[in-house]
Amino acid sequence: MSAPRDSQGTPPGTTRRRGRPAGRTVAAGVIADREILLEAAEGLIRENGPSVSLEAIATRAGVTKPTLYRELGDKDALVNALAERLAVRMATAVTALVGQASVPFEGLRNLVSGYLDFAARERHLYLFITAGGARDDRVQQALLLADGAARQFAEPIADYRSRRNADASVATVWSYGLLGALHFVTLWWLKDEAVDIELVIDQITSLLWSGMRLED
Amino acid sequence: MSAPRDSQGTPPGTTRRRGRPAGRTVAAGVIADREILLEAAEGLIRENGPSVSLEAIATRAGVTKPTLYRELGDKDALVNALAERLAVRMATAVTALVGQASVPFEGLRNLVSGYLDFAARERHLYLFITAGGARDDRVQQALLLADGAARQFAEPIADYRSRRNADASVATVWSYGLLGALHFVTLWWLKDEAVDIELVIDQITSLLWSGMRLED
DNA sequence: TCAAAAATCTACCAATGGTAATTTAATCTC
DNA sequence: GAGATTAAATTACCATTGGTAGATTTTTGA
Repeated sequence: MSAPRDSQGTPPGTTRRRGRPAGRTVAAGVIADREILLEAAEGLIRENGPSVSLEAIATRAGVTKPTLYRELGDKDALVNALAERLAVRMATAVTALVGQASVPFEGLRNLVSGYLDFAARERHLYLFITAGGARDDRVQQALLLADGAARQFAEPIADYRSRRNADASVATVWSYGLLGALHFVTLWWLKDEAVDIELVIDQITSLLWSGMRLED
Repeated sequence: MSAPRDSQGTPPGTTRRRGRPAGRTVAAGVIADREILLEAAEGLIRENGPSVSLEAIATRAGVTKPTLYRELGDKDALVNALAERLAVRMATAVTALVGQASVPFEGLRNLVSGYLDFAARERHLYLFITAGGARDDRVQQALLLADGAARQFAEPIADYRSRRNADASVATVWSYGLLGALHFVTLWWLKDEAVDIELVIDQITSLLWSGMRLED
């Protein structure tokens, strides 16, 4: 764990030399490093679970803590950055699925399915972001992923409703409700994955689409 | 912050004497102490917000950390104990409200309303339990309140449905979905309490009761 | 009276988030 | 090109906090 390296770039796993690194413009260098650090964080979380120290992340990126702080800010900022990345990837995956649907119900079902699948695939990362990282003010924490996603869901919901002359002001609250339901069911399901996922998807979709009401 | 006290009981705010305390049976004493510690924890959380150290709790109870550990176990155990207490109180309050309803819809609405009210009244404690305490394995954490509550909701839901010849196997998943929706909406609303609470209650109740579907 | 047991406290450890001071190397200026 | 300046990164540290080992005090029981 030593070996001085060439000045260009910073291959993860190696140690940096001490002084100012050679030839790189200010802006470009920062962006690259940021990416490397986030990648290191993701890797560690994937491998070792959602509890990870900043020291470990820095080491994996071939850097020390203060450097990490310069690039990313404090731990909250790191969690934020990771959440944003994951939200984008999640949104991309889920949106594609929703787009394939021909009727709204199918769209909702694909959304539910995509959410669960994604969370299962990125299990540790998902847990880190929704329940793992920062030390204080966990309110913000719990809603990190949700805030972004809720904004994204609110629009289609409002659309769907106003196109049918229904009250569209429910969109925000419904978005949070939708995400909360998905999140808790996801957590519960991830705990042991004992229940058939297709069944879970059907059941939660049914709740969200038709509600609990029974005609009688 | 000193003053030796009588050996019976342990009034919060005072310091304990050092040796084996006089005349109390093993079990009874432990239970009383446990109560005092939990009360101290609750008090601190109410006053100073959801981030609280074990040291502070012990001090407030007139005790030191090792004693706290002997009585309660580690921090996870403390959070668990607090969650259980809160869950009971919450369940009592909410159940009473639900019982007042004459039709299922009203029952659900009262449930939603009671949940939000309670969370608002016990704001810090609610946050501590759902998002605040332990340092690792936050999955368990996030579902702490939910696990208990979900079990409680699953039964009435299953009842309601089997009495009407509907599939009752959805009860578990629906319970978590219901709680997740409530939780996220609660967090979102607690953030600034900017929106009229009655409106929020109506909207989330509507989602859970009737779903997103629109007839057309 | 004295040994054993119970309960507590003091004093410590390890991990971790975060920062101040220092060192190294590149660049800028004359 | 030589010295001042500045960017970058490291080392070495601090404070908090969860958790524990061992000394200390008091009661109990023989």
